[in-house]
Amino acid sequence: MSTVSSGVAVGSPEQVQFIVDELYRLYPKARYELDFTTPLELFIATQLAAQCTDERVNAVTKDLFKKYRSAADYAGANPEELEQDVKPTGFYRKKAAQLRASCQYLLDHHNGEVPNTMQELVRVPGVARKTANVILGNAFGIVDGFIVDTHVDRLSKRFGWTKQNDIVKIERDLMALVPREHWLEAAHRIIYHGRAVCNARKPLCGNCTLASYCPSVVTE
DNA sequence: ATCCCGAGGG
DNA sequence: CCCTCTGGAT
Repeated sequence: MSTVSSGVAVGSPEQVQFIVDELYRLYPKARYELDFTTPLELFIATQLAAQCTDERVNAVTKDLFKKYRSAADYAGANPEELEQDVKPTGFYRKKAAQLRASCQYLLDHHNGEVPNTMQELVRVPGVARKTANVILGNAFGIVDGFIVDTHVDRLSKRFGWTKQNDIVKIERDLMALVPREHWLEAAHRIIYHGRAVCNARKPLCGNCTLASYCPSVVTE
């Protein structure tokens, strides 16, 4: 069992608690940053978020949400037109097709509404656990799992909380390690810290207040 | 060149 | 497990 510089074991309740507490202290107001006002808007925004910054998604959805107001609007959209409407988020052909298919599924199975259970959400084409966790937690206030995006994936490995590459297994490790009442808020803060400090290319360990509890500190 | 709040298919 | 799908920022 490896330890961090402050002597605490990696993955121990003490290490996990310190990091979670510190993330709350650093980012008291952190929240999920995709703009939305309804479950359907979050359903759309989260699908567009793949390999794309939240700022870019918000820039696109600002106009998109005015133009398309219901699942039927997306399902019945002109394919090429919808492609152009979502183009700046990347993967635009795939994403446009996915928006149409997922909204058609909502029409066929849920009367055009976004369901509010994990079981139903992961059956929607284009929706897996990450997207489902975001919708459940942020649109419905239901916490059924741990959001694992690219940041949560990277930081979980750096904290020594998982060695898995399969995000379903990473999620399982996080759910076992982090108390359930922190799953949603910890994920928001891990994401925020992942962008602000513990970024993919050049993590700023020199001014990271988690460093003494992190087994992956790099100097310079 | 490398990365960004992924999912589905091989 | 790995790869692909894509544009924009750095």
